[in-house]
Amino acid sequence: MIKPLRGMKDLMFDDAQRFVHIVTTAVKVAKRYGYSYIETPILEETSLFKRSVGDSSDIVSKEMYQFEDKGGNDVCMRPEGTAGVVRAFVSAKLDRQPMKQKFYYYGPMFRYERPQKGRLREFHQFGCESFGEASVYEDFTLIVMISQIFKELGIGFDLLINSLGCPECMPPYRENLVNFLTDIKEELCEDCNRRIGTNPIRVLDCKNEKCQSLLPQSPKLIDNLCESCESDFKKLTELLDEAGIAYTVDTNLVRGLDYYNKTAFEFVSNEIGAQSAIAGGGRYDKLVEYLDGKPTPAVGFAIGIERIMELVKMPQPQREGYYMGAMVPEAVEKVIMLANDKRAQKKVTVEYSSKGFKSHMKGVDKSNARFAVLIGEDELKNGTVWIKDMESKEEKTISLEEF
RNA sequence: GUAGGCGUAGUUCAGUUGGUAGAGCACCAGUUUGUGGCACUGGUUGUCGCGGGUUCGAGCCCCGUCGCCUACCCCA
Repeated sequence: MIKPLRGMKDLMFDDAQRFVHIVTTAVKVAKRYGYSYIETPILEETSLFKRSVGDSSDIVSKEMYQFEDKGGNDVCMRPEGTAGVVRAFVSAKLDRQPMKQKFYYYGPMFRYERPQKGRLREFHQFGCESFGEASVYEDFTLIVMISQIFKELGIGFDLLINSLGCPECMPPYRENLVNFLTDIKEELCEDCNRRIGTNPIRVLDCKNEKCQSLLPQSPKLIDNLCESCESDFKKLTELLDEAGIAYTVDTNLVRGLDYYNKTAFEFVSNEIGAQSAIAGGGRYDKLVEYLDGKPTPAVGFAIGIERIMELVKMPQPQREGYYMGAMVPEAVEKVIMLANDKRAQKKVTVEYSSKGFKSHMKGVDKSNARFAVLIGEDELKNGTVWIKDMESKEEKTISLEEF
């Protein structure tokens, strides 16, 4: 028996319904905010992710499904969604239009990691990317939008926010931090020592207890922001306060991808295991440039669909459509033909074998049909059908034409 | 890559100090000839993950292997 690959899952029945409900809800909300659908390839040139997500990131350095295709191209399965959307934005030369652009997408992402609760090798994200809007109002609006999606899905969450600074205030801070970390590097873990060279900001997010115990005295970017970043971040907190959205400023919040600047945020849940991030995002004003576009401010986010699957409160399933069956073999084909016509309008479940009344009624329940429609000996003879409304329990025998 | 836990019926699991397997759920059929969800009765289902070893005998003990889960790392 061939089973799906490690970290990959089939989706069916209840889970499939949840999945569709999540996506349709998110799409519905995104459209209200003016987002339109974009679909980009799952396979992209490897350099796209090296240049956007960042060479030093774990995603690029060890988690990509990367290979050479038959034409000798270095390609990989997308590990996240933003890079592809930005590439598409630049490919279509939208960076040369003064118009603001907003896109939503959803689909599979691939990362070659060790699977655990809430972490798969193939997983799905719903995401939005807003181009051309530098205002912090947009950062705020995105956060409101995610809150609204979660609210409609019945999901509780905590919101963490931070500012990652910009090209003006980040470099001096970074130098400052590297100095601090270098002084205590003897006591930091192996990973952190590596991070000092590659991406010192990530040290702040280290889960190692020893490291964390040394970090409270570390310089915080939030205390060293430039005027513009400082005022934007302050504005964001004010807007969130006014909107009544609770948040925690987490100065150790570092997004895993290199392209973020200024606003970074993460929605987390404490009900789903160690992998608690259910949505994450932020601003990435330099990414369009990195990918050969004209400077274009941008901000976006992604929701991890599998991460919120078990959190979603599903609406009550409603009885729908018809169940049709025959109680004498001669009536089977009559039932099938009748069902064909009915299906032009309604959902119909047909039982092909002639069965007893009781057996059919069980089938009606199983199919969750609103109406039971049966043809027995009498109905066949008289050219009628017996129909019962399973909710009102009202039943009657009517002519074929009437049905 | 590292650590721990687990692989027995479709599913969730039980299986005593080693004596060639069981329950609930699900499924199917009935419960006086055409009224469902409930209840009752009956029935079907397993190369006990795979390969070796110990033993008269292994689901149980030993070794290996594969797979799954959880956690670290990292992140949605």
